[in-house]
Amino acid sequence: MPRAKQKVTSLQDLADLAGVSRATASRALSDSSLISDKTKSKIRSLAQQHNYRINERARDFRLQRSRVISVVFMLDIQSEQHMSDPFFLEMLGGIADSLAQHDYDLLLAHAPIENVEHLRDTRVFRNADGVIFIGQGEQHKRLNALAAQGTPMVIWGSKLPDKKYCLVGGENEHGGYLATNHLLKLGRRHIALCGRIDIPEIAQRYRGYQRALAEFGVAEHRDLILDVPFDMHRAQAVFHDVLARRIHFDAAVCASDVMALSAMATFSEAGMRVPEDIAVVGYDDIALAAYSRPTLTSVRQNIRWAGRVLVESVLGLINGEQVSDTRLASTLIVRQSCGAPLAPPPAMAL
Amino acid sequence: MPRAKQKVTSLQDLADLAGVSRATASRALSDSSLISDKTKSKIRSLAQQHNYRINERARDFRLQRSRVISVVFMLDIQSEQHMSDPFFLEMLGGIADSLAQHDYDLLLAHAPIENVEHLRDTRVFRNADGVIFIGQGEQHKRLNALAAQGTPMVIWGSKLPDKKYCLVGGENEHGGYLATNHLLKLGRRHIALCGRIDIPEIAQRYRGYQRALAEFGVAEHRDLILDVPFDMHRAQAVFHDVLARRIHFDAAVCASDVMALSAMATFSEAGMRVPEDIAVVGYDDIALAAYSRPTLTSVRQNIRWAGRVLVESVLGLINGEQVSDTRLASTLIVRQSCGAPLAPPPAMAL
DNA sequence: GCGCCTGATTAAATCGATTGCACTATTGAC
DNA sequence: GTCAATAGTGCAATCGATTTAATCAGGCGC
Repeated sequence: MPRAKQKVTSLQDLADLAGVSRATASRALSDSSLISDKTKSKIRSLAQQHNYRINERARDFRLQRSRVISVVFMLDIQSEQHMSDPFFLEMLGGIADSLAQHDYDLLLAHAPIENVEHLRDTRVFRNADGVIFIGQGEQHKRLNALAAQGTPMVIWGSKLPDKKYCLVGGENEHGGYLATNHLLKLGRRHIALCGRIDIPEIAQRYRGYQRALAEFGVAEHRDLILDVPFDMHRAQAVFHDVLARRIHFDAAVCASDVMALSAMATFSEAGMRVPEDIAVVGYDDIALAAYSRPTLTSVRQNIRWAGRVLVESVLGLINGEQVSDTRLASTLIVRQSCGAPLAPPPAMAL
Repeated sequence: MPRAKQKVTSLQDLADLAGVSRATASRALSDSSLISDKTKSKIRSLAQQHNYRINERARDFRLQRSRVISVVFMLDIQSEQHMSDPFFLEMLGGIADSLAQHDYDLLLAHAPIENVEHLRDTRVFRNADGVIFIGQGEQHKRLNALAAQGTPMVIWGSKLPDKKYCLVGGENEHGGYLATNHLLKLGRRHIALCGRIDIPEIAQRYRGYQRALAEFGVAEHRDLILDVPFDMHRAQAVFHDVLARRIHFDAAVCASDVMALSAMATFSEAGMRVPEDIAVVGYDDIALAAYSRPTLTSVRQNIRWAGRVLVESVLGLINGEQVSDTRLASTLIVRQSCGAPLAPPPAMAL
């Protein structure tokens, strides 16, 4: 160690130190077969000694890539689903884990979006190798236009006519069927469907709902298709209103667990018993669902797995593979079947 | 439009089109005073016509910045708090909103971390202009070492001796006091404190807890300091165990709302009435807290505001400002005071 | 006509890497 | 001894911008 160590920041510094050219240093570090073993090990050990790490930004810039995937949460004004829904966190966690495994980073965009096409000129697109959208919102056509640009992108949502983008989604029709069938089997005949059926995914669940009703020979009542937003507080207002209008129903299929919890709270506050008077089924099976009292029955989507599939799809597109759409199974989680012998509700235990 | 438009991707293309040099084009777009108005407007309109947008990655690379802030969730093994806690989402949302306003992007890192110092050589640090840590975990010293490196970083946590980093945190001592005082005023005298007091923030709340007890002349019982992890399922196991050991208590101060919900579920399942037999107070006031039955009393931290403060602090550091620590007020949210005249619990309403 | 000043523009270096191609030894075949 | 093949390195262009310092043109005074 003859000379004082001074900061080795660039490949050039390292090359000078080793007495070779920048090109050789670069190749040595990337283990190119063009470089002799002797040179490689010399350069490598020098790098180690001087605590040199390659500048990934410079490399990525040169290679015209970023190793970043953007995740866009489609919180549009219509659907009013908020980031605070645990569903999103679970999804985000799944995506983040999976990206980390592939040595990619995650850029988060969650601003409410009126026009996704504007994203094209933001860092969300320019600075990422690919984009994952959570939800289609009302932007189907614009998503098509974006996809036509060629940036690898994958969307969590449901299949729509003329779709030109790569899609991953849950089996919403089946999920809607499961929830409704469950309630029918428990003897319920006046089952409300709560959600926005103009959202594609909910529309599909609606079809499952209809199918289940048909199987039991139960007629559908338009009054029972309730236009409930995802947002908890607004949902509660709608539920209040529904009760005030004295619409008769003995069960509710909700579009999310948060919505279901909101429904349960509203109903029981109004003096109705859950599930005796009104049985409620949620969707997503978020972790908290198991801790509500009474515990919530829910249709589970394996959200973390969904995150993984989304990531693998978008990375596949980046690598130029042919990636096909994926549908993930839904299963019904019955934590406490309504109508079955229950532990008595807490306050009755006296 | 004499010639067919062909893709204008770089500044060079634009300059060629305008018959000027790259330098002039660059300056024209950045509105430099060195360029004549005539030239400026010519170049600008050409850019518009050809739909040219500057390549931000190249610019950021040249300027040695990234306009990205990394957010690191310190989920270490000790504390077992999971991403799925809505607290995190709310915090993340606050940070993301605020960053968007300042035209910064958010890079998410959430892997469990045994040694934060390793982050120094990852894109989390190398690719960001600044870093926000959520929680200190057990890594106080290592955070100090990281901060010494000079990268702007701000941490959400609590004040520790020898702290060398910039800190934003809640008033934990006061929060712990509020929760305990509330229960004492309701006549409770056997108040459990649930959490990990080796986590700095919880330790501070513990001090508030002690102060409140002292004010009421109530002796502290070591048995009532319960070592409960943040993770819902493990928390439930601990609560079960506590009940099995027949430890007597009539109230619980919990370290998070999720923990409180888990406690409520466990207690009522065991046949105890909440809040009559055991009153529970949570922490954070997450949105769902209002929808549990009975509704949860909670100490609110204004998490979204905290996110904003974190962002403004780190941006301040980036701009070379002197940034001081910040403490955010806690307030107690009593949605349904325990012991006060209650709407009768749902199932009793018959 | 010369020199000087000013305002507008450009040439070239720079950020930190990768990589195609050219170049130099060394070796082996004949 | 000559030539070809091969292994190992280096030169220089490139990614797309910013910015310092140099250049150029025009106007003005004398």
